[in-house]
Amino acid sequence: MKIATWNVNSIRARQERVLDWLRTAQPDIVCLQELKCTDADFPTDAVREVGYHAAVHGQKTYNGVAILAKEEPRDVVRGLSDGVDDTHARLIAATVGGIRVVSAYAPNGQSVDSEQYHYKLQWYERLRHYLDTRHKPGEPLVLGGDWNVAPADIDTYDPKEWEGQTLFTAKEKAALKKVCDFGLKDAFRVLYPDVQKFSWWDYRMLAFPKNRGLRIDHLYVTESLASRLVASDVDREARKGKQPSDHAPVWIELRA
Amino acid sequence: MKIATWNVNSIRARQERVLDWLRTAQPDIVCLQELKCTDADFPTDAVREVGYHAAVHGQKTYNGVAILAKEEPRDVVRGLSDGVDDTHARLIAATVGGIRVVSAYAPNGQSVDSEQYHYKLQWYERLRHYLDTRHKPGEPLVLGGDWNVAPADIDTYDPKEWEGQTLFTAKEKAALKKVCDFGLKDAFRVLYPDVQKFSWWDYRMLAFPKNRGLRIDHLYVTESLASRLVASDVDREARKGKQPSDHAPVWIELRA
DNA sequence: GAGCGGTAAG
DNA sequence: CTTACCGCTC
Repeated sequence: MKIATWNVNSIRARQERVLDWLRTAQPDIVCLQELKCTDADFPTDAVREVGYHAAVHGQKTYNGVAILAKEEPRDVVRGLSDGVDDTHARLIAATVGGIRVVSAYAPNGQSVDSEQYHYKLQWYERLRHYLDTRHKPGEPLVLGGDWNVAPADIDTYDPKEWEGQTLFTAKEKAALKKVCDFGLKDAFRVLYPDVQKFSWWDYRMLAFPKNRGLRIDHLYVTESLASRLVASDVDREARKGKQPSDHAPVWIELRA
Repeated sequence: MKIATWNVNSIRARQERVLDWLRTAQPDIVCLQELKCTDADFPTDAVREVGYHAAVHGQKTYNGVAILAKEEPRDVVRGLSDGVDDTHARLIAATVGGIRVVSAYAPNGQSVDSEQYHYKLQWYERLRHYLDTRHKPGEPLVLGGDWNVAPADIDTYDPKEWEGQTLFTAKEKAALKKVCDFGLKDAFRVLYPDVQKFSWWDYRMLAFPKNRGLRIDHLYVTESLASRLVASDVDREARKGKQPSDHAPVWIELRA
């Protein structure tokens, strides 16, 4: 069982690249983020043609998340559904093959102490509440997403340079940790405690050729899935070439 | 001697297509229109690499004309230079191989009786004045351009549908004829009085697949060049495929 | 339908 | 750097 997450930065601008990747990588389940399109504009038919069902929570211009799967996703829930007045399409959940799957796009947070930064910290609190009220740590649960937080020094190309910057502040790391404290483990880090791999590189300043990236895309799993982990990697190739997303896909492999 | 004209509808959006066409069509001289870029943004180096010198009269966003040639264009003149306060970059002239070459982009005219329509008719009058004051009908002179006028019924896919529409009104045809009365002949029409070929097809309504086009791109020549005409055609292939210009290149061949 | 430009966002 | 939107032109 292969489960992946990928911030595609516009599914319309990236359609052929995503389809190519699905054809070759053949994940069973994929969490997508930053679709930047409405449900109506999501390329459902094209995705179907390469063998995937799609559960989509779209939004015009910004955000937008989806779960693609070879099996049909069941019991689809869109958003945090906590009564907060919030138009951001940042979360979708569905059940696939007995696993509850969440695709999440955490707020970027813009700059420290901005309105958006505050919203980001709040969003993490709301996500923890979402888990507390709907799930148990004993369930088979996976959250794939762009978390917009690099959890540790090893997850940045230069922790000194990132110190105090958005994506790497103590408050953001603590907010993410609180979500993990529900009973989730960072699958890549469980398997490879000392390996440095990045999942995102800024479009600017030749960040990708210089490998000046961050690991901000993670798959979080509960214990019943963590015990089945056999591999995890970043598909760095998908960041190469013309018109790439600024993120690469990240995947995990679970034993039966 | 092969001379061509092509409204490229943004040289930056069309750069590779234009270079490919230069490599295969191998014209000696090319008049380009609708560069939609400043002189600084024109891809002079890339054009040089495929064997062409460039004389450019650029403008930001709108208009912009150029003359490309295997030989270096001499005595370049930009604009109508008639003292009228006019920022539109719609004309450039240069001498190549003993021939005076003009690349022209006539105003579109928007809708009949609009300010733009009036400007179009004025522009044609100014062009006639330009010829009268700078040239003699006996000289070897060629004007290649997007004239935004279909001269006759045969130059539209449906004269009934176009009757009274901009690009096909009596006033526009008369304005163009007055320019021709200087001593110019429509090279394609001289060679093929009864052949219907179009050079422009609207991007909308599947106009190209249905061949619902107009012939609004012409090469006008004085008698000394008309007597040397051996062939003329529209490179319809260049209108096909992804991200084409809405115009196809038109060319003439002169015997030595 | 497709181009640009300015703005907003990452 | 790259995408998306809007308003404008062709």
